Amino acid sequence: MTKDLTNSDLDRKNILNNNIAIQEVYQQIGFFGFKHDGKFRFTKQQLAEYFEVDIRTIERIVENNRDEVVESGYEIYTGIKLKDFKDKIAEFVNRINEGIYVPDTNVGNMVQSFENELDSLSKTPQLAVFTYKSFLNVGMLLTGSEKAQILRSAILDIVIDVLNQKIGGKTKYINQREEEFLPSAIREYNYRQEFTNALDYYITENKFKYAQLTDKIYKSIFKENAKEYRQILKLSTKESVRSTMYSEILDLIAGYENGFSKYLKTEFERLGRKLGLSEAILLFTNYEQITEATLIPLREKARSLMASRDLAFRDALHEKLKEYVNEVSSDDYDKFLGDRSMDLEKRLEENKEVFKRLKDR
DNA sequence: GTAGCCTTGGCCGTCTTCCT
DNA sequence: AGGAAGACGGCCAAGGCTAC
Repeated sequence: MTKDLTNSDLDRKNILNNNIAIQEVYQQIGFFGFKHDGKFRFTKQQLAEYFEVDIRTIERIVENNRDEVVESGYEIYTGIKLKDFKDKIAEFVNRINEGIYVPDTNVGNMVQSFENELDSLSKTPQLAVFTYKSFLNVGMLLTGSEKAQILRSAILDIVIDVLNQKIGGKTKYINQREEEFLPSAIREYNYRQEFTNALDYYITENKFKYAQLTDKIYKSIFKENAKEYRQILKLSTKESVRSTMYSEILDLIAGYENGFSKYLKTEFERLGRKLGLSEAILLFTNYEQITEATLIPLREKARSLMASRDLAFRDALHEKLKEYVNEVSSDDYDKFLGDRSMDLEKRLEENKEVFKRLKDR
């Protein structure tokens, strides 16, 4: 079976979590509902009409995907909440009928359908209410409806467009777009120096020692060595591996580099001589074991972030981290695509003064 | 071609909630 | 307490698609 929105909850969540793309979908798809409590709200009847399916079909989608639909905003209104909702609609419809407020056609149709329901609505003790997100969610799950298919393909187009617009189609350095990247990269750079210094001082001369121990760290954190990572992200030999890494990974690498440097130093002092490369590699395995308990949670998180983001943003699958692939959080979409995100170059420009100060220290 | 599967539509009974 | 209406889920038949 080919993977598409109707059968991949991961892809659905990745789209629904992408607030930047969803904003664009609002604009382009339309279908504005009645805004209540800060969100557009729709009834089951309205969804059925939009998708041109029976109410029972909408109900079945909800029935079979309850958790997901609830997460995207589906709700049952009862009691005071429902009363409030009904009052607001009645008021809204009245204002339009009195000509105080003139809606555009989109909203006009919506009002009409609310008005049609107003009679029965006034008596009902409970009402299923969808948000815009849960409306899209239902659209992603409806396999039969032609309208839903059109909606799905429109959503996908928009999601791709937004990604292209925001990062000009270049996802290679999307990791650099979040605020945390720069401080992490700087911190890591410093620890990297300590690390290479330590390898200089405490390990006998060997031109492979840097590469081998660096790969040890990479493998420990995300199971791939630099070469494998390079292949998966399609990096040329000139491009720096670290410049493509997310801040969380860089932080963790810095932790390893710092920790192992100290550990290596202690061993050097205990022995009173430099270590050979194979000794150092054994020592690293040892270091991995004694720090394992502390590092496992961080490592698990790093793997999950890296595997999930690379699949969603870079269309790159880390085969060895397959079981760590999860949805990308809406917070992540904001971080990498939203207002807080920025080209590294631009961020450097904005932080010029800060860097000047740092440099002068 | 057709058997089998999935989705949908339609019907129904039960549950929930609130109003009179 | 009784009634009214939507929510919910079971059931079955029709239609469409797929694999053999």
